[in-house]
Amino acid sequence: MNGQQKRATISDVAEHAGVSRAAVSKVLRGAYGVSDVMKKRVEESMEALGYRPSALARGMRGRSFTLGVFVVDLSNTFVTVLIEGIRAEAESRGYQVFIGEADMGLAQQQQMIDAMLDRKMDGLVLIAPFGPEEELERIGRSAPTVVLGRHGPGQGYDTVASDDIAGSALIVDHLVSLGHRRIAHLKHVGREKNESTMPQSVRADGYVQAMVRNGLEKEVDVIESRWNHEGGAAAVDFMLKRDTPPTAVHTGTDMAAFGVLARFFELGLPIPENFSVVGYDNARAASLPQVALTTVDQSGFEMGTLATKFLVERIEGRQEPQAALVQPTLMIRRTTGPAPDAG
Amino acid sequence: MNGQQKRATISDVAEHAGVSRAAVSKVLRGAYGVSDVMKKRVEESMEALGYRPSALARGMRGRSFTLGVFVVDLSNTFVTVLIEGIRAEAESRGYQVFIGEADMGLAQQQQMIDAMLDRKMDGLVLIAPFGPEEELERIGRSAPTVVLGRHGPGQGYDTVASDDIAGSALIVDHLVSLGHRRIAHLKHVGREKNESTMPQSVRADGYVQAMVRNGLEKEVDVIESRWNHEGGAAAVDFMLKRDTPPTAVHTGTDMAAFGVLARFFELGLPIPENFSVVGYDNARAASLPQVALTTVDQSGFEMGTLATKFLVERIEGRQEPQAALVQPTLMIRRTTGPAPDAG
DNA sequence: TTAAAAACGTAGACCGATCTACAAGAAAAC
DNA sequence: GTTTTCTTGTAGATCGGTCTACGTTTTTAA
Repeated sequence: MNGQQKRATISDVAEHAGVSRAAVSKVLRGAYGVSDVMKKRVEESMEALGYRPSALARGMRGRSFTLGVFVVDLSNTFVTVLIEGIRAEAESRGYQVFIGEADMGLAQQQQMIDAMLDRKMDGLVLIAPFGPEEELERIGRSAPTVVLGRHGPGQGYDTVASDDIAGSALIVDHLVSLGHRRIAHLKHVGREKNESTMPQSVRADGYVQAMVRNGLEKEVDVIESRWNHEGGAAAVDFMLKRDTPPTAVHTGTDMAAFGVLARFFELGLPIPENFSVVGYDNARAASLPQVALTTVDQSGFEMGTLATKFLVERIEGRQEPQAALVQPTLMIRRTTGPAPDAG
Repeated sequence: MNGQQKRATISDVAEHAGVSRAAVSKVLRGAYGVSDVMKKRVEESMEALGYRPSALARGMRGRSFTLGVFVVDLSNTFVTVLIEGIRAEAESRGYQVFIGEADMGLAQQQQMIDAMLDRKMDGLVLIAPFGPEEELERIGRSAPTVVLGRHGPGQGYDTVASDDIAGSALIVDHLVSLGHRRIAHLKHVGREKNESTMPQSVRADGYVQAMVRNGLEKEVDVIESRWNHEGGAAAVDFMLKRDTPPTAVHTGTDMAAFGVLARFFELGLPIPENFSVVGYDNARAASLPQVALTTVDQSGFEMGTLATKFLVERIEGRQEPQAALVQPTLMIRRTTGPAPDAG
């Protein structure tokens, strides 16, 4: 009725090869109890009919060999690097990866994850999901789950995160070594409550710790913002309105850093002569020479592969939660320089 | 065995409500033949058990209410705009969207699309797929299909594309109006054969047409390249090696334009004073003020919604192929300026 | 040579829904 | 008061696989 031709099924193959459906299934799964002769015959029939097993039907009893990747914002190029890593590892293990996006808060996230579970995906990778830990635990109870970008350990799910404490320390130490003292930090505040395991919380904590360690507890300056272009731009106006504005900012994410840089550009204030800016994520655009953003690289590819390894282990039965912390590195480019008021 | 709790099934609901499975199914589908009393009772049971129907099982007979979006490169921020549009339209019609990526050529694309068909997705959106038209026809025979970014019309599938002829004309006319005559064009050449319906072919054709229309047929200069950062950078070296290098380039895509800009930056040659650069796609980074790339906007969101409309029509039975052409607009920013050798 | 073990193949239940047929009771038409 | 038509609900086949149980045959061990 739809102009589409119907696919060959396992029964068609069985009939064509003159064997039982169970036999074909065995060949398909590489199960025990198949002679070479029969195997060959069945495979020839599958070839002849252009047979492909229905993942749907397989999933009804066994595994679906599908992993779901949940993402909040695909336009953040850092997540596409994570996905590269996830895909590389998953495909080498025979899993298909499907990506689902939901950017409108907890309810939509819930719906997307339900949709993945409804399709019996074998495991889930959640990239920087919303919600409290109880929510993640609940998801972990429904399917093997790995959370990327939130600090662990979690109950009933694994976590892979960048060591955000160390990342913030790298940033602050770098700025201090350039003579900066009034170093601000942009902390993301979204619609949902900030959990202590979320990167924005940990990066802010790491920032405070590093400031204190450098004897700058009086200069601690956490500005509530949003981690996107507009948030970064708005923060600039907010900071420059001050009597003694900061001389540098740890923006928490590249997206906000781009907004900061854009606003300074519009204002005609060259960077880093007037101000130093550090991002976080090492997104694609950060390495454009016109941008040359100093930022923290999280080795996203490795985080992706590691998360997938954990996930497959979990699918295969591991229960104890794993919590990996990947060490970040500082990419010093050209948005940081000596403090303008050094002295 | 896996620490996961099992979900309630339709049988559980039926038992809990004291009715037959068929009755629950009817309520689920809103089918005819259900009394208000029973409907209420069943819905209460579903609520009480936290029941969610298995999309897998539903898909075995009826629709799966899932659309598959095939993408070659997620890190291209233009495709994420397309996806926004697709999702918005799909979700308003009750379809779930899953994204599959495959970046290693036709074979991997084939595998990804098969994986989608194996999961009985109701329809497919292919964003700038590889392969000859026969390949797309084959896919269209397996499931309702809409191709985004390739020019139509196609046999057995719909197409939605930007009017690349018009886009190239906008670019060339703009450059000519600035006094440029030696305008080069980067044409993408990949591993696979370039089909005439692919954007790289149409943009190149449009470029040639526009050059001829402007009386510049002798200046036509198509440089074979790759539409990514490295390709753009390499093209700069290639062009500057010439005795009389071009004064402007229509790079065909923003990704390549970024590479061109980066290379000029490295060489210390300011743009647009020395050279004019035009991209295509209006990717995110193009609007960063430090970049300010003059480019062509394809209204990706609208293309996405339109593609989804077509797809749903097709799922619901339409046979005649549709081919939509969306009009692009030129975004003039600061990488284009008067020709340096004007006169 | 015979018993035990391994190899091979099949039948049929099962996964969780949809969908067609049909039965029983209620309402409407004659 | 009977026949016809709706309405409401159920039984059971079906989708395309997996998986357990079991019957044959062949191989190995005793």
